[in-house]
Amino acid sequence: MRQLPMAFYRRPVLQVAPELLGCIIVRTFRGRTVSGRIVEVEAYREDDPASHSYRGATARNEVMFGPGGSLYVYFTYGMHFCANVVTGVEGHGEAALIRGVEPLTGLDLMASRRYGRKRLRSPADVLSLCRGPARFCEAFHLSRPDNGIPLDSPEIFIAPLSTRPSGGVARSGRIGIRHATEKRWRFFERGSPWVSGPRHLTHFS
DNA sequence: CGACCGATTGACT
DNA sequence: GTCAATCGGTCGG
Repeated sequence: MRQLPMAFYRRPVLQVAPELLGCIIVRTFRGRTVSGRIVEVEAYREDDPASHSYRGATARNEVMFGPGGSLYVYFTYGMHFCANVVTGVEGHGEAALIRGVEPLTGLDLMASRRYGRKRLRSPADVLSLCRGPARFCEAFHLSRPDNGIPLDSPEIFIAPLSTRPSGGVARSGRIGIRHATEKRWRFFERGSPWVSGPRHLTHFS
């Protein structure tokens, strides 16, 4: 499967983030593969009070300051992981948070990671497999060891968009932040059931 | 050090 | 709608 070239990521995050919509993210762990279509992302930038990179590089966020094309995975709320596509050139602390993915292959494996032995019980369970940044990480088995992994590795890569977002690309304010709430840096496929957040923000823009 | 709190989720009124 | 869970990053003293 064709992969996005590293040059794709090494551009400004506000350019890269919307272009990630419709792309396929493929994850292989211990020989088992899951994949899905990216439908929702948020941009974070160094001059942005809501961004982890706002106060400069630290041990935690240093991956954000590296060259675009790797994964920034962080631990939050004492129990969840979130994954970002690092963008821009070396020295710019920016990344796109993956917030929503439409599952394509490996749904059984995703379900066992998300729900354990219970697996899939209802249509609502399928909808929640990787809707939301922490749910996506759980379904794709992304956590601490995956911080900094290059996005052209066999373990994880992103392929160019399969189908263009059918409802078009919409944008809104970002979810769950306290600062810079006026910035409309959340990009999503309008109308997609795999997009997270309150419903009035899934058709907005 | 100690205190605060988060780019979230799931359970529950 | 409300709220607790749970812990490491960050900052002030």
